[in-house]
Amino acid sequence: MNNKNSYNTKQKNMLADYLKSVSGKHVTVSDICEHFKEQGNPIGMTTVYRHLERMIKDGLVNKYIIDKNSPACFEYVSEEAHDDHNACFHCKCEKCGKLIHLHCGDLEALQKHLAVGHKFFLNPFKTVFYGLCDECYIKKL
Amino acid sequence: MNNKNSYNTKQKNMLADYLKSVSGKHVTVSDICEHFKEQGNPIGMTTVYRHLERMIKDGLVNKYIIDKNSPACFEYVSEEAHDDHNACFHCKCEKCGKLIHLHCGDLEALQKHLAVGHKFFLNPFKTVFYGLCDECYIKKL
DNA sequence: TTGCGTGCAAAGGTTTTGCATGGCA
DNA sequence: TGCCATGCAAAACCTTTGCACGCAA
Repeated sequence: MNNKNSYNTKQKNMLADYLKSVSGKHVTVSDICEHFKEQGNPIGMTTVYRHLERMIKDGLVNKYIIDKNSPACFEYVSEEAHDDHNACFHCKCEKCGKLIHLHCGDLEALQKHLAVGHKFFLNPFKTVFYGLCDECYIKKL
Repeated sequence: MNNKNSYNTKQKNMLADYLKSVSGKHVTVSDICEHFKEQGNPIGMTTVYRHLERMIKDGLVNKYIIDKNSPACFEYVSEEAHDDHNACFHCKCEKCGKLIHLHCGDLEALQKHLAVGHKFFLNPFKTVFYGLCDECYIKKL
């Protein structure tokens, strides 16, 4: 489901294929560029940004902003994840920076509660839970 | 409850007073600098950043990153929100920017669930739920 | 007097924009 | 041929760092 005015180019297909191949992982723009450079098929950073922007608009890719001074992360939205029942939440450890993906039905209760009880419609793709992972939690004590 | 090695300076107090006076609102660093410039008591941007960084560490201020290309927002944490039994969660509308404060026992269940089920220890002061408020949700459709 | 605080200027890193060239249809 | 895509270089942006000077205790 592409935009009307769009051509099929080598870069566009390469990028889409790569993102699918690392589906479930978080990659940065420089990760992406690095990958293609190593492959011997470098893609300009600008091109990557512009394609990602489109794919975000089309709902094919999610963008996660963990921090202000680290690059944004991008993740391909798998087909299964497209229906709301598989929404993925993220937990970010404030100490070690570890990022935990949560595919957990229990969290849907939260979503429902917010919608029904507080008239707030949670966007799981933009929301990040901050806290401590177990390792850092133990160390802290 | 300040850090050990900290002095009381004019700028520090001015900043704290201002943040308290706009408690409940989100302000950016340039908002803050603008305010003091208009008052005839300009404060350096660097100083503001450095104080905010401390206050965040001390739990006096929350930092919200709405987007990559817009400045971070800061908000004073009210006294009542400080004790754990009144943990305050924030819902931020992505569209109109409205900030909703949640004092809700049900959300403590989420905290417990994350700790027990996923070994992740949520920091309610740093976590922001992003989504849409009811008004914007209706408009979107 | 000691050492933190201040703020200008410069650096740092990510993302966006301008523009000339290249490629799809 | 017409329009979009590409990617280099430069700009824009927020934030951090270096450093000399100022001020609290």
